[in-house]
Amino acid sequence: MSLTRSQVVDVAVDLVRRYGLADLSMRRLARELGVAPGAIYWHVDSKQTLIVEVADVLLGAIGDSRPDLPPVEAVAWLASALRDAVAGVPDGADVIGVACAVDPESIRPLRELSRAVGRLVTAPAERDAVVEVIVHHVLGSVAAEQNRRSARALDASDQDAADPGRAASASVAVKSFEAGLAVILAGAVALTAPSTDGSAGRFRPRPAPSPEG
Amino acid sequence: MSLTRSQVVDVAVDLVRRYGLADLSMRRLARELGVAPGAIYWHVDSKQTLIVEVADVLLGAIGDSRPDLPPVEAVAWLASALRDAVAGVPDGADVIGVACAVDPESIRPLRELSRAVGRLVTAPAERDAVVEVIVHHVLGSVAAEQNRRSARALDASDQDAADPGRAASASVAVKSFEAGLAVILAGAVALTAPSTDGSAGRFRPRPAPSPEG
DNA sequence: ACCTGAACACCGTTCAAGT
DNA sequence: ACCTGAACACCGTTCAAGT
Repeated sequence: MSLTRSQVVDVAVDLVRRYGLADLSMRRLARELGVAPGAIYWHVDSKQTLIVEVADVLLGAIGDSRPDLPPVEAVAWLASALRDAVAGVPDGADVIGVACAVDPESIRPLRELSRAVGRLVTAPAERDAVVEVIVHHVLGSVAAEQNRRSARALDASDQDAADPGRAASASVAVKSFEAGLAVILAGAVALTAPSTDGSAGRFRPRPAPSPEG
Repeated sequence: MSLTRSQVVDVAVDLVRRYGLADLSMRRLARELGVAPGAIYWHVDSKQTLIVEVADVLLGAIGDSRPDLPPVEAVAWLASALRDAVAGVPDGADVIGVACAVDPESIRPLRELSRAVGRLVTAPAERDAVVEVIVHHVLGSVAAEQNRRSARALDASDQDAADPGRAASASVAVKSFEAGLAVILAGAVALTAPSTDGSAGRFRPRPAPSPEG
């Protein structure tokens, strides 16, 4: 029987998981499937929509949100789950980045996150702001971590320092991710609770400087 | 006389400013310079290092930090200046993203930002966390904005709605950027001022859920 | 309906050979 | 020292023609 759309997506996911997004090309995908490059375009509109599908599969393992946890912990749980899922696949941040660019609504865990944050920050505009900052932090910090990894991989001339090096730098990345997340959550909490003292309250930025000094 | 490294960089910057990073190819750059593609490689190691140089020029217009302002405002000023500079050039977020990936130390305004944040958050680890969150927010929100723009540009079939549409969506983007920035700054302030009441204080995230439910 | 073959219009990078 | 010509090993996408 013939090639299937889900076969195409599955092999694409496999390719990304093993070699990263940089090594996912329509031609290589076709080679792996044993067909001509053009064949793929019968089942898929473009590489972009394929990547959206791939992103969906990669994030599919993330569980539902946790209404049993208190709001702040629920948000932290979701953000960490998202981070782990994205960090676990090479170029994962790029994959989600493309998917967000093509079709932001398609990312299910982001809708979950929005609902979880909604339990913490009720005003819609502020809720969306918090969600955006969290998502940018997740994708940004994973991208930075994965860039450092591949930079080190290219400097393979130095000692092949085995596993401990990787594990250590991964745990450093997790630590710094959590530190950033703590800042954001503190900000979200501060926004919800109007200051009783003067020191820690809201802040609205003013200036819009022109690039030309 | 012969081609110069700075000529190469200048024309590359021009190409990016006019058509975006997607349309900056070594071959097109060579065409624009009236030389063979190989000629560029005499003056520049690779496309990656060229992009780092381009990023440096694009961010060169950002002024020095503002020690005259109070710490929070100084940070907000720098963050907004960075955002404006990046948002002003097509694919600007991608350019800075690549530059960060290749050589994070090379981005001068980020060093300024680190110093400014240091006036607000003295503990080095927490300062770095705040800087990271701000940078991720700047790049993430500009990337999202620019993706929306180019998505709309491809849907040119609908009414060519002239300038007001663009201006409106740009100002929406600025508003949502500032809302996010406000969250981050509130978090930074909350971290520096240990809570006097119980409601708004530090928060350390706990969990590290496995992707497999 | 589903796929092949072949093309179109591109890439980044290298390198012998020329001046 | 600086550049050309030509190649190597690729891209995404389209589409007539085949089965």
